[in-house]
Amino acid sequence: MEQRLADTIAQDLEELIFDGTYSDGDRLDEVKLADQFGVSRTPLREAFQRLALSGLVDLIPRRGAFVRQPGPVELMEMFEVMAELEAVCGRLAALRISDAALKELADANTRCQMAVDAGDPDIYYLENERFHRIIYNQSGNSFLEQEASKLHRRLKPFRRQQLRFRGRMSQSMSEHEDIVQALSDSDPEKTADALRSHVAVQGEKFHNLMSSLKSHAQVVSSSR
Amino acid sequence: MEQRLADTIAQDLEELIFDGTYSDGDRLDEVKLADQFGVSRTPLREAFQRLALSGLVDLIPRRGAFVRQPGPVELMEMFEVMAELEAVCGRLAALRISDAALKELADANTRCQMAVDAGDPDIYYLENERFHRIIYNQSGNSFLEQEASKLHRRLKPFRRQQLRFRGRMSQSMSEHEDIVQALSDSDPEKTADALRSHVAVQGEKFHNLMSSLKSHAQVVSSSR
DNA sequence: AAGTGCATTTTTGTATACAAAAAACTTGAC
DNA sequence: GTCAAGTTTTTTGTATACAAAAATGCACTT
Repeated sequence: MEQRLADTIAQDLEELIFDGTYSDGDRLDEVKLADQFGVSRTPLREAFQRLALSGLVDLIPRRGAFVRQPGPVELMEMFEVMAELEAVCGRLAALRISDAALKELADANTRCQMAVDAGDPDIYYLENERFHRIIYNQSGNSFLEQEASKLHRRLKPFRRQQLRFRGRMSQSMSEHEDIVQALSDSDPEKTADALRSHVAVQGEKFHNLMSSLKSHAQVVSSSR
Repeated sequence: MEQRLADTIAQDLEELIFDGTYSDGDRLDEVKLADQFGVSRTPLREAFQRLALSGLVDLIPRRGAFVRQPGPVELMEMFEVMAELEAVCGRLAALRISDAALKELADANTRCQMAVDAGDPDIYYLENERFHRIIYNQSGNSFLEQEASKLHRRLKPFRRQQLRFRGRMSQSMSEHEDIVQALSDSDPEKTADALRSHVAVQGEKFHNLMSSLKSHAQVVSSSR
């Protein structure tokens, strides 16, 4: 029973922030949360440190912990970086990818296609994630893989939104095909460009969605 | 008087790890360090959380905190990512940079030149850092700026090593000139390429240094 | 002598206690 | 009624206390 509470609490808090239970600017009350989780303040404060460094929380000395959801501008910036990181992964992977991994990509894609046919965004999302992770991995640079995964995870709730656009799933599919083609051609620049625009489009779609809504908290909360 | 000890401790510990007081695999003894810093274990443990997330420390449940210096392979990976991040900064900055910033770059460069003439690596290092930070900033993407700065900071102790190579300072200088030229030409790709190779060279130099110190460790493309 | 099982010691993780700072509230002057 | 100074209440930051897990040591068996 006795295992790291601080760890699980950090994850739980992350969830609570992602799913919109806490929105931008909210203060995280130590005693209230400690009560809620049934623990003392100590593990909570350790969890806060983690959240602070991953950017989900602002830790203001002698003030407390405040959740910090990225605004529209920062989100666009993050998508831009994600696009570039994926492009780099692709450029490196084009020269380093194994035949086995290429086959895995193709498999993930056929499962994506099945999800498109079935009109199931959840399965599509799952397979899409696998697709991208394979490319991160095949960059042959595990530090890059980690960084890309980290940002990918952070953008997860927002990335997901754009699948709601009519036709986006099938468009995304054909982009995937292009990427696989470029990879099997071992063409670094073509792969990089394909991935960059594939991700950049997601950012743009999201931006469209944002500007059509008032509060992005709604967007986040509906992604659960 | 009473201000965040956890913060200062995290920084101090970082220093201690960077300057080699603690090396790879060493366990950080909570009570010993608490004694040493004259504080209790609580702020120390909070500091550990931070170090863990920035990758300097492995936090193994029920075991303790172990310092984790990147090995040669991981260092090369980090330099590769740094090179790509700087390239992205440059590509964006080429289109977005202000005249004022261009002038600042030129100024930093002349101060670099003065440092080269004086044979002062410390001043060179300082101005070089300023030079790069300006480019991060002029990418116009503050998230990217942050990420680049973070990695730059983490590579600091290793980056510095390569200035020891004979002639590296002046070579670095002329690369800086090329970068400024590409930026003032507003040429994204040329800027990106110039920055990428500028940083990649640092990684290679460092690699040379490593393999001349230790028994030649071959860097393989696919790890694990 | 090596290995195993148990008791002891260390060390980690969490709870609680306490001190200092910030926020909230009260009271009084204008 | 508003503002300000002082007082109370909350809340953060740190220290200490305690419980559980891991590490260590030691006797005992083979």
